[in-house]
Amino acid sequence: MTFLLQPFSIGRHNVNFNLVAVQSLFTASVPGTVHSRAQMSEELSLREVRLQKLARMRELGHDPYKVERYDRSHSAKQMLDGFEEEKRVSFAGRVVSYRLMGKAGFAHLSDGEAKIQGYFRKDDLGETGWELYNLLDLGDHVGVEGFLFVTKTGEKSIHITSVTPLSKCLQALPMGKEKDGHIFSGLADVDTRYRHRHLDLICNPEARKALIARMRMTAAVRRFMDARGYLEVETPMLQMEAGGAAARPFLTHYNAYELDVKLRISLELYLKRIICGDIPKVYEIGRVFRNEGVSNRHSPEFTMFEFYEAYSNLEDMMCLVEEMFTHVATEVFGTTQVAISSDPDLEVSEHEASETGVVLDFGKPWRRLDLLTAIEDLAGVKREELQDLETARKAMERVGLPTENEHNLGGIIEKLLEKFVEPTLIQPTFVIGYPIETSPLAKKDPNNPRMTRRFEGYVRGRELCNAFSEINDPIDQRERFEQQVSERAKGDDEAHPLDEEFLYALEGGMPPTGGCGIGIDRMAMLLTGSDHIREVLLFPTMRPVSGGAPQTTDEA
RNA sequence: GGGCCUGUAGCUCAGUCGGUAGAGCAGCGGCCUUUUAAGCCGUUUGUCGCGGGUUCGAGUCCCGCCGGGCCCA
Repeated sequence: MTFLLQPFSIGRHNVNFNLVAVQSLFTASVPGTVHSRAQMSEELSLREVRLQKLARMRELGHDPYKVERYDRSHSAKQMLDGFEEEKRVSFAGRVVSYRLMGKAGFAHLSDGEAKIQGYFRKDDLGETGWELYNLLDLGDHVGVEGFLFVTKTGEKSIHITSVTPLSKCLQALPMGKEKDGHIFSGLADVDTRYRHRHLDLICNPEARKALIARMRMTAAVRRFMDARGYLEVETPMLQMEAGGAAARPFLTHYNAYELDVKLRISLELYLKRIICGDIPKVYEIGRVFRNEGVSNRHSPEFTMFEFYEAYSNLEDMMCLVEEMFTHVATEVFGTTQVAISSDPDLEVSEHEASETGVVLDFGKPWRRLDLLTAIEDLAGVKREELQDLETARKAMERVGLPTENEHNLGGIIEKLLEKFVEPTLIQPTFVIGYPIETSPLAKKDPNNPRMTRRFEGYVRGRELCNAFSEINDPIDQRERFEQQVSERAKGDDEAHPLDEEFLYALEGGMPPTGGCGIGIDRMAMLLTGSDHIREVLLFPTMRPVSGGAPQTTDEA
């Protein structure tokens, strides 16, 4: 058992010994400073004390690790909601509080969803049961039998008659104490919370709530799509050329074919090839990978949700998005109203603001806004000025934006959108009509060939979805790709590559199709009120702790 | 890449003008048969992120590095 020996001689001294022990299960060695002898003996003692308690449990014939199952008659929530005095119950949970008082004592047991108090009395447990209760520590799992009663302070509790240890906790979990909903101490360090998420799930109800809500949200999206006759599909993650979006891919190697491949950056092209195969409604929810920066709203691996429907256009996609948000918000949160905290970057109009912040309403149709009209209204730049590069650059200068990096009209239009329009888009809004240069997969607008039949959905000033009437003219699509290839030749490494397989499928004949992509993580952030994407990812990728060497970033 | 903040006990944090490190919780021992941040008595715990410098003396001041957070490009 090297596991027992390793942890004491390695690890960063400012990391909880127990956390180091967890890491050492997965890492052969963690470079770091050596613990002093005093530190080692101290750290050993807590673990040793608990190991001794474990040994004593075994002596009493109650080896917690030997137990394979435990029958429960109720969950904690069921007992509290349907409380019936004197009712006999069995229950299992983690010890989250412990108060021993002479020959009786209390402990709260949590099954994750809720916790209920147990009352342990020597007279009712017998010598062995009483000793087992005395051997419990915060963090242990225990099965109990007893009957429901109310203490004299009025708390619904279980009067315990039988104790069965189910697991021993060998670490000091950073469990907070709680009174009147206020938690004292606990686990606050965000780095530790993300690296050792199980501790966060145990200790922080709010974090737990947001993460569970996110998973339930994804399930609700699936049910919504399935109910509408969409087929969920799975498409390749490893691709020759990563297409469907403007982003830098991760690179990896396919040994069997001795092939350098890329991780997908979107789902789009494969899903449309399925539409070309006459499956008229498809969706995929899956991880995509963009080898770019990390920020509070960007994770290099994130979950994309895309759906495509034959014989439909972008208006149909808008209706579907509206219905979906109504459905998901209602199913997961029980309401279409989402309260968000105020954000100084947003231009919240007075009628939208309340004392508590802003309430977003997903029960109503989203606002529809023409992109060029919005820019005229909010940036004061006329659409005529945005018809050629020179006048557009002058207009951009006039409104105080730098122009040196702008080489096409599309980029300028999107900059104006970002700067003047986005911050005003608090309530759910569709911005419609995007420039052709930045929309290589969207149909041209028949009324304005420099613009496309594309919309983006915005909520709280942030882009949430992106949709268009898909190009099904293979000649047009080839020209758009060729335009992108020439952008790439000019140095834009995010320009879209030309995908012959995709064009071949289009030439086979794709029906008119509406398609839409939604960032599931951003949707989760929005609906759970999380300010950081890591709050809705169970295991966000973190820089390795042991890495002393400087990390290479994508900029370097 | 730039700016601001930050790293002290297992956890949450304090540490003044530079004088040899503290509280609460957790842990350990004792008392306590309806407590609930249980209480009371006793008690253990630290390379103050790492390295260098100034100083008689550095958790504190200076420089560099590492990690984290927020904002900006």
